[in-house]
Amino acid sequence: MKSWRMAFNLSLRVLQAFVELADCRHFTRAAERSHLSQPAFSQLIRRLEEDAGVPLFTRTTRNVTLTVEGELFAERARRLIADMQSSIADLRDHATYRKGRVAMAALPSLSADLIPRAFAAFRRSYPTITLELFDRLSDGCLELVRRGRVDFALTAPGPRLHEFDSAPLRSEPFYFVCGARHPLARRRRIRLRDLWGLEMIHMARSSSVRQHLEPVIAKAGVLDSGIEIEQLATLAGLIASGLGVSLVPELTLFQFRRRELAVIPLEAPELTRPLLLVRRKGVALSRAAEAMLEVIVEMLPGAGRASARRTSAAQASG
Amino acid sequence: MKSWRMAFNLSLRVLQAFVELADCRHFTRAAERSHLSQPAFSQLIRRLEEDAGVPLFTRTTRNVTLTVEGELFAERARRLIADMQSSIADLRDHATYRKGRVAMAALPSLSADLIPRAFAAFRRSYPTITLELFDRLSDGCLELVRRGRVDFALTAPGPRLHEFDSAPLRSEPFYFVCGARHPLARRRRIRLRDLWGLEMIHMARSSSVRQHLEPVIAKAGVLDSGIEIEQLATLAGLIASGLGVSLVPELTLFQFRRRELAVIPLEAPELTRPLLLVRRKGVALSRAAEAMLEVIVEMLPGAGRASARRTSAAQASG
DNA sequence: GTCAATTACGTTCTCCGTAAGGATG
DNA sequence: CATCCTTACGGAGAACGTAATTGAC
Repeated sequence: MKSWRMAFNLSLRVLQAFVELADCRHFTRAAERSHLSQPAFSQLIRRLEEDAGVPLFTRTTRNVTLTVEGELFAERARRLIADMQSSIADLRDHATYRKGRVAMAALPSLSADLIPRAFAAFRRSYPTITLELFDRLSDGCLELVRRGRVDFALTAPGPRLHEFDSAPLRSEPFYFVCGARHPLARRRRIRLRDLWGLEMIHMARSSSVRQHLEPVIAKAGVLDSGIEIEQLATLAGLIASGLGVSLVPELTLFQFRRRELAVIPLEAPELTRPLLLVRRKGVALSRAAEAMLEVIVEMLPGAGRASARRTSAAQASG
Repeated sequence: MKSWRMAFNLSLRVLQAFVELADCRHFTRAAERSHLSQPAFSQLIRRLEEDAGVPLFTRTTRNVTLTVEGELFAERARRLIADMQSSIADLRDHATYRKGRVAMAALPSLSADLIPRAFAAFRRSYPTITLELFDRLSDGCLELVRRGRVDFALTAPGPRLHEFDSAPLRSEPFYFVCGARHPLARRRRIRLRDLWGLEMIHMARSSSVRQHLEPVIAKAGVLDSGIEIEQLATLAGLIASGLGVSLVPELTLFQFRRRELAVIPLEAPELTRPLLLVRRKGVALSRAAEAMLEVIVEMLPGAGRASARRTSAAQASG
């Protein structure tokens, strides 16, 4: 079905060969530099000239020079070669993690410790990739994903999650935190019913932890201290001062590892915070973002499962 | 002997296919638009991705989208395609005389009549080619050629002619010009000996005609009027007024075709002015310049000989 | 006579099309 | 089950290398 005249298929190789000959004006040498036999090289130039419709060189067996048209084309050919090579280099740089950008959003609890450590590890492996981080509450994370401002978000379930591709990364267990002198401070494990009647300090209602905790603790019969704070550090300080106790997810524990505090695993399988990887629907991650995700997953407590790392295209939408 | 890793040979066809798919995100349609079978198209994209080292599309059987790397490459690919096509178009335009430039130098005698007519004819055939003309005396013509300012010159032999490629275009016969009432005005032919004792008006000594004439007329025993003029029109006026007679080469006759003047062929085979085509040594003419030369040769009196039109590379240097 | 480009020719390999296979909605 | 991408395979043509030829100095 190639009924019509086949179009001129200019290629990088041909351009390079042409410029090589334009430079050294010697078929045999130019052929060597192009890693071709001299006749093959000769044929290549001939075909180029046929396609062009005009001789590009004048040759006697002793002398090879560019024609006027050849000179003009040589200028453009050099530009084209440079542009093509730069495009290829750019593509390869992205393929080999020498170029790229990862933008992500994450809950403040993750952004304070896990993500910084992940960034540090990532940068060691891929020092030239640009990194961006937005620490936002759940809604903010989702909004950034929706707008395409970030490649992905690490966040808790939120409203309108069905608009995204989301996959559970991990289910995070909760820990009970109290002052070191608290009656429960020496316990090895805590159950929900142990909390009955305790005065509890909560995170602000806007936080995903609080939203997740709310229905459960309502049934557990804990007393609400009335204090609502936004920063984990504040929470730690309040507990250290004996003003109450709290439940916090595992990834925030770095804030509570202080002598004045006791941190005890909560045995409540039904009370875990799902940590989601959220992305735009149907949009693949960049290579750099994939690599970042890999680093993060490796760094999560209880790593080793490969399931969350299969990020190709198949997801359970939330 | 292709021992090493074959380099990435990006070609226009591949880029076009890639952009086609990036645009319509549908293998079957993109394949059709690229005039390829769908599997062949698929393979082409796969090879491109292999060379790139990174997937450019994410495909489910139902959905094809660009990856981040694909988006980046698509931008550059569009630019590359445009640049390549423009380069090809430019080359083809030169090949088909839609673009180009002819710069030439010629003696004033030729520049007044022959060249303007040649330019007019040339422009009818190739209206978009830029034309440049320098009307200079012999030395000026050669200097312009030497500096590469013009493609070629039409001039008389001059000093240091060996520096150039020169080829005789034509040997121009001389004509005797006198007033209509001059005793010789009715003659059909004039011989050199007929000029004995006549008062003659010459062109300035700097003119090639004068230089060529000088040794011959010295022997012919003519009287020098003492007038030296630079413009042919002045010469014509002086002769018309009966102040003398002159010998002029054929291509200047357009200035002397007036009722008050008689123009008579001079029978003196030894007295002809060679008209040379002079070019830089070893530099081929542009396609446009070749075409111009062809037009000029056709227009020369006594055209039809193809000898002077073979301008390839072989010349007798002067 | 030597060096250098072209032509001739046989081989290899790329690239394409047809046909079968597999996944998705 | 219909659509659409991929894999498999066989053939046509492009491109390459070796060898012979032509041409310039």
